[in-house]
Amino acid sequence: MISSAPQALKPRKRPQQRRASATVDAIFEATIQLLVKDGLSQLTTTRVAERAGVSVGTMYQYFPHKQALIYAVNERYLDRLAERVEATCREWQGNPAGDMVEALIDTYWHTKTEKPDVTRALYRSVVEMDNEALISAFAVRTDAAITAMLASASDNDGSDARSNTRTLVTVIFGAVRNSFERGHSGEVAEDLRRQLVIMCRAYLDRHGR
Amino acid sequence: MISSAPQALKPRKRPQQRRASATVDAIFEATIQLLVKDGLSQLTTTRVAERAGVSVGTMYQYFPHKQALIYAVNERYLDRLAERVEATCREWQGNPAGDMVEALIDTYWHTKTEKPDVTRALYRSVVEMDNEALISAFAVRTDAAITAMLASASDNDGSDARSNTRTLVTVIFGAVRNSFERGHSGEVAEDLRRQLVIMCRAYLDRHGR
DNA sequence: CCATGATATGAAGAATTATTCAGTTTGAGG
DNA sequence: CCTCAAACTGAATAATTCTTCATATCATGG
Repeated sequence: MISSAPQALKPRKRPQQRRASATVDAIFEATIQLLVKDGLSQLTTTRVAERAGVSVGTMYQYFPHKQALIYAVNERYLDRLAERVEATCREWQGNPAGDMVEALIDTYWHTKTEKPDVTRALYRSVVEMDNEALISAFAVRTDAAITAMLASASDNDGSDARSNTRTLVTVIFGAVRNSFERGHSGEVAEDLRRQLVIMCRAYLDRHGR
Repeated sequence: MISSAPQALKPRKRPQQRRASATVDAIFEATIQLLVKDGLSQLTTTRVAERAGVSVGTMYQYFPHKQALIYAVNERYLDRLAERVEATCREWQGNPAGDMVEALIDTYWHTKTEKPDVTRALYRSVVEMDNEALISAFAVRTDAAITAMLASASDNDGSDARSNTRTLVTVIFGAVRNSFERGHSGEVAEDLRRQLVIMCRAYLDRHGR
């Protein structure tokens, strides 16, 4: 997935030599660390450069401004998330819908809770930077993957596919995120995950469709 | 519900005379308008004062800093939301759980979509200001109200009340918010609302509990 | 109608921070 | 080893914005 950021947010140039690649990586890493530690409002270009071990000028060679830097960091992050969801969807093609849903919940749950502070910090920065377009792009990709997966379900009866898929997607992504933001963990989180699976299965198995 | 903000975010003083009340109201209103129009990053104390028709100094008589102002605006807003959820919960005491859930979904859906831009703008400002404690407080209040309501359900079989309630709350609030953020509206939103009700009812009616 | 505390004013001060650019260093290919 | 473009440097600039405070006006109860 190639960066197709809006003109104003595009990187200035891509690194060509090896040391330049290392520089850009260091800048990304420093940015994430600072977002986690102090949040966007405390993140200054000088501090990013400092922590990355380069000078401000260097940062400005690759990113025309702070906004573009944050955008790039989040684009890379969400890209990787989307890839994982797509992989799960490919993997479960042709299985019963209930199992698909369970796998999807597990995958998404994992991506959120693996590095909770990074998840939180980056999400927050997206909101602050008004970059929700990145989240939409993520949703478009995952929606497509999930729709394709569910269409291939061995027990697919073909009725109301659009509505059912939309409902499942909205509920699963919404509930997992909400659970995450409520700080559920351990026993509680595990129970909720199970209950969510039960609920989705009950929805799929309902009679009065 | 009296303001019990952390020391650092408390208003400097409450208005005593009538004209002071009007001033504070104007400041609140101006703040919300600016948040909706330009977002927090463009909101300066000068602009708030300007739009409220007072001078900066006046604003600083009531709020020690910008942070406290935003905090107060959101506190007032979430307070009102919580009251509406609590009202619904009181109203449906003793009914069947399925109907309660439906009523809850309707109420929450309404509060979100009534003034979508205000909802979005204020939520965003909470995130940017790192005031998630306000959202927790909101959750604590609504959780308590919903727990009490469900405990009174005419068809309550008493099993796993804690887990069931937590699941329903997390799913409903999460899904409604996610639907809202995805920009669902019209037909699509209405269908999703119905499906969400169906899903929750299916969960409540499931056999293998 | 007067005294006093409440309320309002807004120019000035202090601090922070994004961004540039003229100049230096590095590395890869010939 | 030489050349040239790529990469890097960081002090200086320019702009923005929060917050204060000395001063002025208002409203209310005695």
